[in-house]
Amino acid sequence: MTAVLVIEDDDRIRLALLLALEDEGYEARGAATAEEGLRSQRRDPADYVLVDLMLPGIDGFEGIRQLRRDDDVPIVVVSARDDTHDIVAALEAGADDYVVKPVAIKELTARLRALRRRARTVAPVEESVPVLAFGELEVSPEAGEVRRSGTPVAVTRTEFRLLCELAEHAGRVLSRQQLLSRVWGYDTGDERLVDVHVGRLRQKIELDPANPRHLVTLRGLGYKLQR
Amino acid sequence: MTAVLVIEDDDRIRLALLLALEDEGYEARGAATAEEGLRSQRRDPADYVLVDLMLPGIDGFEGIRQLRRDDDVPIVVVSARDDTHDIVAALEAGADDYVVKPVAIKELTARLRALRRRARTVAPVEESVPVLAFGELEVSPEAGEVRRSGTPVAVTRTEFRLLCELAEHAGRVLSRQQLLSRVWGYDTGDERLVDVHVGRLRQKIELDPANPRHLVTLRGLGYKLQR
DNA sequence: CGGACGTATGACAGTTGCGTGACAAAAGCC
DNA sequence: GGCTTTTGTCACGCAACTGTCATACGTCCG
Repeated sequence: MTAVLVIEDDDRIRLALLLALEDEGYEARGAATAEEGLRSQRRDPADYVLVDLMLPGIDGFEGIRQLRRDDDVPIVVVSARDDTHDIVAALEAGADDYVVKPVAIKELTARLRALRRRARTVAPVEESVPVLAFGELEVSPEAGEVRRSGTPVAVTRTEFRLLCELAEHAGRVLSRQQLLSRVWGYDTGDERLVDVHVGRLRQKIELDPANPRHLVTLRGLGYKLQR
Repeated sequence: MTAVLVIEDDDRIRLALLLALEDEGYEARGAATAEEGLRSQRRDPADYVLVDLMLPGIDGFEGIRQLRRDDDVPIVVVSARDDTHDIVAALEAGADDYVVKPVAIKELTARLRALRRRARTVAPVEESVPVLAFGELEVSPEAGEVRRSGTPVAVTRTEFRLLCELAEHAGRVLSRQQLLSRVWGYDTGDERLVDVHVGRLRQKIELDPANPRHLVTLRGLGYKLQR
């Protein structure tokens, strides 16, 4: 699960953020001071850090700087202050984004997902499994994993094979026949089988399955996976 | 120099942004519509794109989506609308950041710098799909795609086959008989059928279908596709 | 000038292609 | 063995496409 660390001294706000993040399917951790947050992050790194600016002891700016010294984690400032100076200073200190309180949880998570698209490639130490990326979609044939905006998506074996086949020919049309032959090994068979599985796959990997962005139909030609 | 493309239909705002960006040492370019912006970006890619949401023709959301299909450039939405829905939708569409007008130029540039730190150094695996070009017209048989000035054009299967056939014999005349045989597999049949489909194709791919520049008729001979 | 021929275009109805939900067989999994 | 999950089949319905026709347009040539 994706973990988020919230560094915020106001207990009420911190708690509210933690609960909201958990509702959204994140593993949320809290810290009341920059020191505590830094320690937590060193001990057990989260995937994102949300940080307030006005903190007792080490303030947010300094906290960001120290965090950045040895961590590439995406940092989002969540502050009540809506001042250009603060925004610029926080971003210069190494923050990736800055939102003003009160913030809608949906906006916050959307910003986290947007950051993840960018942060993906900066995973240096992690196991080097080839990953095919299509916008917010990631397919790792080797690892047998599919992710949308970083969160794993459960697909069945057939769906996975189908997806890999399409991913490995990214941007190219594959006819139902080709898919039937490559995924199922059928030289002959009902092409509607492909439709059904594509439909099911769409339900899982597309944000709006009715308007597919990545797994698109080319009427009369076949299917194709695109960015 | 770092180039920024500003897609914004309000002349005053666009100009103000362009001037402010130039003051900050960027090379700034403007576009009044999404179509124009997409074209500009294809022709001569900028390092960042700023885009408004409310645009005539293709709106900002769709513009972002189309841009993202084949470009990894950092995109920042600059909109007057401060609504969670819009923010989430824009980020999901592929934008990297969202700021609300009016925006301080210092904040904007700070956000651009923050984005640059994250901007992908290595593009994700992406084999290029072969494309046949005829001026502003592009045909990609493998991808099942047709574009005019970079924007995708929806054509039907028969139209697509017809176009591919003509594209693969670029510059040479193909008689109605030849087309009938190669596209439809008819040894015999009504040659008017070809006319109709050529006509429909023209409506879609020619800027001025009445005066075709690429898909031309050679009276008494047949049709030909030229650049 | 006018007729003949070749081409363009709009309308229309039959057909096709595709998405979807339902369902039963098959395969895993306790 | 009983349960859940996955898989393949089917049928329905909508939307899009196709081919045909009638008509309009334009061009060539007598």
